Amino acid sequence: MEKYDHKAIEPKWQKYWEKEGLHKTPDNTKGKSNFYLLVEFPYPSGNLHVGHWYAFSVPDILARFHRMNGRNVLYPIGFDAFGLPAENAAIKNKINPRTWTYDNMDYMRKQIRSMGASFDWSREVVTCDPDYYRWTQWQFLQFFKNGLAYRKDTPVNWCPSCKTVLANEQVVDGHCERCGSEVEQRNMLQWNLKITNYADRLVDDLDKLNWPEQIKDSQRNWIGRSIGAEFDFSVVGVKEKITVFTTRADTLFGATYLVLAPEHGLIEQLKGRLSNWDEIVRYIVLSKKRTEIERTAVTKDKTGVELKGVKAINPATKLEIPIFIADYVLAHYGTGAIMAVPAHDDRDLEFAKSFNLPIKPVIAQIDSAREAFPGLIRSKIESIKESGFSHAGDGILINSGKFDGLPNQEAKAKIVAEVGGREKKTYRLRDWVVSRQRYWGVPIPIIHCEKCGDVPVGDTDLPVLLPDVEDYLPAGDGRSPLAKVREWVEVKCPTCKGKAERETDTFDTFVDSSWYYLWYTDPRNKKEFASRKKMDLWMPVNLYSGGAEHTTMHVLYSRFWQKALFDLGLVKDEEPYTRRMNRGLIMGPDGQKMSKSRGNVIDPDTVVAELGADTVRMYLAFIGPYHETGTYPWSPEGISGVRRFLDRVWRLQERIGTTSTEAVKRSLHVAIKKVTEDIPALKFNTAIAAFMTFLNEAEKGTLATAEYKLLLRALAPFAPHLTEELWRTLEEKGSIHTEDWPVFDAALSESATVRIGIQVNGKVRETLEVVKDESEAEILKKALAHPRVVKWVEGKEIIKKVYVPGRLLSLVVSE
RNA sequence: GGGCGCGUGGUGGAAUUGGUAGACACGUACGCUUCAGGAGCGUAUGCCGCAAGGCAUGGAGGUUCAAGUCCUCUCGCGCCCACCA
Repeated sequence: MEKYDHKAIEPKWQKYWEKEGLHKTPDNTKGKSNFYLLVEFPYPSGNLHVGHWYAFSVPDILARFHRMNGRNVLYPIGFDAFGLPAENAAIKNKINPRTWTYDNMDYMRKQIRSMGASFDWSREVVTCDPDYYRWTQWQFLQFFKNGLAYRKDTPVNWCPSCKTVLANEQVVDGHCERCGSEVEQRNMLQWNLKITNYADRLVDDLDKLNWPEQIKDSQRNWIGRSIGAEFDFSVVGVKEKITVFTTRADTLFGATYLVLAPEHGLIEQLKGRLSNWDEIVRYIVLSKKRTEIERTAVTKDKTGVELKGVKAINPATKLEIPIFIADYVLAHYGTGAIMAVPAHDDRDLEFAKSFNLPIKPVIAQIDSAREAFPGLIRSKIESIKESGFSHAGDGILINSGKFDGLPNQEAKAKIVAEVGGREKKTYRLRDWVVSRQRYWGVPIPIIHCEKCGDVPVGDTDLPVLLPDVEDYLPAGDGRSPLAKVREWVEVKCPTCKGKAERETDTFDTFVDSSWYYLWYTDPRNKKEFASRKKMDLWMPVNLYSGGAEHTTMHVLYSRFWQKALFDLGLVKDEEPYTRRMNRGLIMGPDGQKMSKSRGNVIDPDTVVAELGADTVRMYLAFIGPYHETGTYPWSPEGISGVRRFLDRVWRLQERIGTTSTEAVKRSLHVAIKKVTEDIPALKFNTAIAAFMTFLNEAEKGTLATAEYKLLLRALAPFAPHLTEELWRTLEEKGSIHTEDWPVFDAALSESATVRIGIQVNGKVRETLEVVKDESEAEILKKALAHPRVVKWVEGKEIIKKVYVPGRLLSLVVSE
């Protein structure tokens, strides 16, 4: 017999499967149920890493399993092909971003094919292809026409020396990554999508999804819905009021000063009354220089300036309190102004300490409240305790006039009602800024006309093609390099035919990826982004596997996108993904994140050349539970163990006899049962362990061809090449991958006997092998006859016994 | 600071969801084999102990006949977010 030679086997069958079109997904699903398995498509970075293998080759097991179980499986792949790195490469290496991207994709396609994954390449999506982005533009225009897209002044990172907008990742410690200049904040008109309109539904609909709670919680926290209240603080001698937002209306009596964001509009209006105007202006200028990153970074020292000459009035206490500006208050959150309660807010406390402001506690913790209110409200305190402290600072109100003695959560609504506030919901979530001042992205299909305003490009003029340019340097006025292509920019207004200019911004790449899962259902449709019929056939996605880092970005954005399409009547489902899972992370052999600088990078191509794709696939499936977000170090010894397993499966051919021994048969059916249960539960690691257990047994006995074939079929999703080769060696005509999933024999998969643990006073003293449906009385009798049990029971009285059928018998005896 | 999660042998991980802790694999040791290889096969392998037995799931308590699993406190680690009021 020849040796297991993966180098000969793997390319051979990959070519064969391709030629036979084995992985083409038919839309005709007569009598079959559909299964849509989605994996996050890669960015064309240029080289496949182990993480890609983990992301694509392991779910392939599930795809193949469902196919063998008679389901019609959609398992597509493509490229998220627009983005900043291509543009950076263009500037750095004087290479066309398109060339860079398409070359990378060519190379990566070859690498992905080497996995032997059953992707249907005929449905490949490439987001920078005009056939795709035409519909990205079209969908955006539907949103625009329905009031979901708008332009707004938004701060961006600006490098004064490179004269360009910087992405957050290009800002290092507040300096430009490339030239080191200090980064400034600068406002630019940017396109936004109104994801905040959907905030409630994005939170509420999570309840309907069968996702891991962890992922749902992340999204809930990210959206950050909080029910708070607004209060108006009047300013002495002025008719304007300062409206603050708070989630802690219960602490209103403890508000000892107000803080406005430096950008707050009222400041300018108060100019005439302020005695320290110069100081204020200096502070405003200073804080504008600080980037959002700096302002939102951990800084112990709170800075700010008092608005001298004006005072506000706390509507609850009617006392005059000072007003400050400070950059720890953000203009775009809430109302851009806060009431500061130093006694019950850490940030306010810091600030109050540095400015020597009064700190007035208005909530007493439960225990001190007991002393403050002896007897009277004891029952109330108990009821709070029972209902549980939902928040760390919960307690009983003090120093709060007639609200004294109320539990703080209860006091919220009462104070809002009686002091004259307004209940208000707010969200941490902000609208989604979708424009980028970049070349390598989807052109935003809007034309700016002096007369008509922002005019959408007509449907028949889509796609707005991204023009080829030679000079990728930014325009210098903050606009993308597109602004320099005058013949492209200057157009006639579609409405009035007058002089107009194209929008030169391009879309954030998250826009491209917000609907790619729909394209897969009906790729290359020239008339619509996807036909309703085909979308309805496949959507919603049955399982979406991806990385945890996309939980609050891509996954949330695409949920929003789907809902927006739903509201426009364009799709049937309100949610795109029935089930979402986050996989873990493959680390270097040293347990650290793989990185070139650490020198712990595993190159999958090298390992595949050495051990084969089947080994790599199976090792990654074996390394740990796939649906949990742990970190798994790559172990060179560990993977050779998996290779050894496949070698043994190969050599098992030699042992094939005319009959299978009973024990071998049984252990095979036990294994198949286990694997059948584990694959849909994504527990590939224990499924593989079951195969190994079987193999250990099989090598002790003999195996007939029939059983060997059963093994190969069950193993086919894990090691598609090896099993195909062995299958054909057995003179089978068709591909093993068109075979049915093996059905285990229930009678064989279950043992006739069970081992029962005998516990005495909680400790296992003996185990008994008994027939499966042995009676409790018989087991007790046998147990009491065993010397090891007798030793612990002798001369004592059995006070209690608990029998768990098939598991154990627990005896409690007197001392 | 906030949120989420995780701590099980020398290592990666199992554990029917409250029921015999450590499956399977790696590593290690000893042995056997030999077209001497980065090969194959066998046996052993949680810790202490000659044994009987005892101790073990980060630590301390608790509930229970029974706890890795549930509760309380505590220590350590990881990830995400972060001046969000």
